[in-house]
Amino acid sequence: MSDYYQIAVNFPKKESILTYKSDFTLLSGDMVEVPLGRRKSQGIVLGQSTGDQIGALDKDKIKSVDSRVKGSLAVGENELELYKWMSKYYHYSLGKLIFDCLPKMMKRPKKIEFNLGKKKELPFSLNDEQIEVVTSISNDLKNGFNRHYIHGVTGSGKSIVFLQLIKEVIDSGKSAQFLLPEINLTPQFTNMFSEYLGVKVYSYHSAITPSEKYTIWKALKESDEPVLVMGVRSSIFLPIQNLGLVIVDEEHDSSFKQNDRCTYNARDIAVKKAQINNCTVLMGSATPSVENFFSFNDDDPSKKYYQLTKRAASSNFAKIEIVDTKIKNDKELAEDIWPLHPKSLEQIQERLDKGEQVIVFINKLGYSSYIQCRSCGYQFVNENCGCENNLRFFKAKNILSCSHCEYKVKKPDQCPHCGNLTLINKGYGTEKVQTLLSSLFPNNKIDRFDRDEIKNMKELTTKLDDFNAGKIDVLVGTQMIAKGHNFKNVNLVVMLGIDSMLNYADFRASEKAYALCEQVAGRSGRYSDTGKVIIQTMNPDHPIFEYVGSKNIEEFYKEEIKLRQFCYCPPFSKLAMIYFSSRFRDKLIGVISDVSRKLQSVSMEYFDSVKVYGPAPLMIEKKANQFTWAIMLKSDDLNQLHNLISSFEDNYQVISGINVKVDIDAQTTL
DNA sequence: CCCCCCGAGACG
DNA sequence: GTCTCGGGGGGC
Repeated sequence: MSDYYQIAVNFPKKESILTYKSDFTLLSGDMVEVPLGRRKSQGIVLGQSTGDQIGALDKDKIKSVDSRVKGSLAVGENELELYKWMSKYYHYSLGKLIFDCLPKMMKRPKKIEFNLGKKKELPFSLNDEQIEVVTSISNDLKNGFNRHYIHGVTGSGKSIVFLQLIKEVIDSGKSAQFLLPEINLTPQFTNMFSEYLGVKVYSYHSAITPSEKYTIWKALKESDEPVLVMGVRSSIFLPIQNLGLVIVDEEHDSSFKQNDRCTYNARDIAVKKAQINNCTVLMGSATPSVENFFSFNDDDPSKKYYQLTKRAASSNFAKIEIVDTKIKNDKELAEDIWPLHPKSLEQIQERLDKGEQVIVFINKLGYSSYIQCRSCGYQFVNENCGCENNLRFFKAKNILSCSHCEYKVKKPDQCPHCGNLTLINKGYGTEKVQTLLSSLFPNNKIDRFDRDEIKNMKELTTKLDDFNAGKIDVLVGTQMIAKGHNFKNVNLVVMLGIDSMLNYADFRASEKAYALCEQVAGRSGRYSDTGKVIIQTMNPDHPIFEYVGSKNIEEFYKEEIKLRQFCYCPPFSKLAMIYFSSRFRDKLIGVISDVSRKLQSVSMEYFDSVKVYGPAPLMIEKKANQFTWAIMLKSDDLNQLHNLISSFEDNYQVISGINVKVDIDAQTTL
């Protein structure tokens, strides 16, 4: 007598749940090998089939499960519930989702070194603000699912609050999960946390091998001793037993969002995971996302919002100076120090004279944004993938490379169009500013901190150690330098290039620019009262500059929320995108226009809260020789939004050569 | 007349 | 995703 089972099979179609029979008993969560067409595939057992599910099928067609996968990790009940919720919410195949998230099975997995904590006593005491927050959250740790948010200015000691709470959770015999946006934050946190916790601290990020991932997965699965798991977005799927607390640090950061495959946001999954595991979730940021600021400042008593307004190690915040870089007369023209403004240069000099260190922030890599022939005006663009973007110039490597894809070429000595030898640099990046500063301050060590210069964890720690040890005087860097780091001797930060973010046509542009300014500013004057931040801009009157620098924090959010309400943007609506990609532009436009019209009429008739926008091409319409257009959907009724998308998926006839992708809570919009 | 390539559709 | 089937077009 064989039983029938519902199995989520690893294939991409949305309906990936198929019925199989089995002569041996299976439990939900088991990983099995099953026949699929004429080949084999793997699946996860969801449970026994109901009579209806079997009845709907021709019994002779139901195939038998081959075997249980040897050495496989069964998927636990809580994990399965999370995957099922994600599959529905993100409109993504359950089978493929699970196999995307699970580590690859290893026959002979490599052993890893566990970072066993030292359990030292905390050497610091908390201030009144911190104590209040810790007390309030710790009172809630035994109350099942609840949500907390710490909005703490940079340097206010959020990490110490996190550490204190993790310690309490671990002392109570449960485990904690700590999510953070990027790999470059991991070493300082792992070091700090493992000093003071007497348990295993696991670190899970993109630099660890599949074998190590498998080992961590297995270790967590097989043990219920308390641990701390720190990691990037994908670590949210680790099967932590006895979960007592989930922390999301830098909650606003967009790298929690996955943009390929299932478009989940680990920050939101963290909340769902805490709910399923009936535990506390704590989010923190110096610059909350507008969505969460809004969500946590309502009257729901199961959500609590705290502010940390005092800096732990200094009494003042860095002063912000907005430097207007528009040139009003020839006297102000200072081409030889471009893109630095004389005011910035003067203050860099002053700080270096005092023996202090300086950070210069620029959100662009390389030596110039593009190069152009002085004679015929020829510009080097990426013709390879068709995106037609200007190629950035990297002087030391003498290459031109595309910032949207892998494409790069050697820089020719003459214009390929007219043969002229004079190619001029336009725009700037970190390499240019480093070169400039090196020539202006020949007696100081000027170094660079960006993706171009730092390719692995070792280079990262070496450079940070060198900077902290005073071997570097000025560090020129990108976003990489703006997050989390705690520099003792930096009291001046100069910020260039914010203008390109302010002019960006996206409803989140202000929020992003504001957050970046705050993060960058937070590197200055952490241990001093003379901290200063210079922001060079051509738009000194832009409203965000009224709020940067820790005054009027709430005012920024209140203003921004008004605008969001006015334009029917999140948090006042839920937003989804449907992308269509193809090599054939005309065919693509035809298809997406039809779909858009249909969605328009279906929403009018059945889901009238959903607004349909587009179709329109993406900002970069062509990439890797594929054109992409999109339809945007907005609604204040989540169910209607989901139902409209489902009705589209049910009725859309697959057209070959056209790729369709749904993105719920998309970061980029039309 | 045959073969190859591409698009469509199934997969329990 | 992967595999198969079948129709249309091109080559012999």
